[in-house]
Amino acid sequence: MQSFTEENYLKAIYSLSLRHEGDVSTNALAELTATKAASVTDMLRKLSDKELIHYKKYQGVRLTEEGERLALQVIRRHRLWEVFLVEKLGFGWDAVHDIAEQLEHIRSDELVVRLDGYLDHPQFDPHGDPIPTPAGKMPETGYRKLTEVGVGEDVRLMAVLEHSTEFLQHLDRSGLTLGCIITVKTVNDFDKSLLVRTETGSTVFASQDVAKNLLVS
Amino acid sequence: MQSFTEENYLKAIYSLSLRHEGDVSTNALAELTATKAASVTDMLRKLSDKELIHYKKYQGVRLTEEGERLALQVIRRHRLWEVFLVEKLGFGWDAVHDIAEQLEHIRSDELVVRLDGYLDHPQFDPHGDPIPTPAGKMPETGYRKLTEVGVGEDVRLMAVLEHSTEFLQHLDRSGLTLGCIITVKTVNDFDKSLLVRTETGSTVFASQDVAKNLLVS
DNA sequence: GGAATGCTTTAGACATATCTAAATTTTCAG
DNA sequence: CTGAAAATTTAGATATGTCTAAAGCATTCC
Repeated sequence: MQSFTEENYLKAIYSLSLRHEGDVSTNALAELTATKAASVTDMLRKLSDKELIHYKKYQGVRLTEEGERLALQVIRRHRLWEVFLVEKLGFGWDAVHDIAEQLEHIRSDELVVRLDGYLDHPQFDPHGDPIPTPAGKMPETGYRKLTEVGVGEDVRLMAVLEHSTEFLQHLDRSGLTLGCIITVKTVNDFDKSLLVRTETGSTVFASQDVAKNLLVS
Repeated sequence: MQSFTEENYLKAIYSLSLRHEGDVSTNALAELTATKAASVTDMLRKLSDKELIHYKKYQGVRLTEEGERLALQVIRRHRLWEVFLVEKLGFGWDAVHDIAEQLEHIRSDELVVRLDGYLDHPQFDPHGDPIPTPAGKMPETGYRKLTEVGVGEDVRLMAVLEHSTEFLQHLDRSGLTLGCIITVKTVNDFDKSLLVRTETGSTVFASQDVAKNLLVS
């Protein structure tokens, strides 16, 4: 049985190991968990003792099979609760992250099974992220970042990588909603910012910072 | 902002102060929270510093107005979640206590407001307990214990004081459901056990231990 | 290839919440 | 009204998770 804190570290390690190849560094974890490197080292020793991570001093860290299974369980709970908050309670997609961050730690297998059924076994959360299977596998999506799309291509906005209220409200204001079709009109060579045409015909400016957080297919 | 533990102590103090007149003792709290008296003393000092309780060494403890408001807020959350678990997720009333015990600590005012609306502003939880108002007042019910009912009286089962799985499953097996009408047929002078007739015509034995946990009107 | 730089770990503290054992206060019974 | 029993508090530890400061590796840049 893991503490809230241990679960959060497992999630953080999982999330960082997706972003870059190779093992996850102590400093990267410290930044993501908003703690200091020394605290991370303490926790890594502890998770290593429990065989949830592969860890060699100074060499970075990687989840074991069991560690990944647990991380995906937490992510599954998080995303199911986000669906509940949006679909059933009517929260905006920009307001659910922090609450789900708490709900994901509620301990009850039966609860997760029933919640999943109540929500009709959703495959994606309100941000378009796939919901890990009960067995602890992350579904593949094959989405690309909007930054990788060429001028003239028509694509569909499928998911967002950033879940902060500020970012999501910015998208709302721009008229960029999940599922909408967008066409890349121009790419600015200097700052890699984009102009895209939305379904409604309006033209929207997207800085590289915005575009790299938009996943399309 | 209170920790989970502080919230649990406030709830425990509230609950004990209902059971007996006068201030709550350190030992009673130690028993209810399944800790040792010494740990309770530490926490009482802390809650006293925050002015959530009136506390004088060796003299027992009582909630301040603010302390009671917070305790009722926690109880409100607990009972709303219990309604959710039974009404929406289909849990049995015998299986929701421990999960609600965790959910009650989720911090989000907006969440409680929306959950309350989603559940249609319920007045009672699945065990018949009244749900405190958003303002932090506990509704009066005027229920009596079944042990106080005289032979021959017809009463309606309104609530239970004990929420353990074992107790509630025992009631299920006896055919005693909330809302059912029961008639007290006999009271045993020696052990204060009862025989009651239910709506369905069957006769049910209830020990004093059971009867004192049944509230009727 | 060796020092400067930047990560990472160790060492030593602190806060929370718990415990046991000992000391203290209150209560109550004779 | 006093002494023993019961209740409570204090003292000193433990475990978790955090911090700062200092020391130990690793990389890389001449």
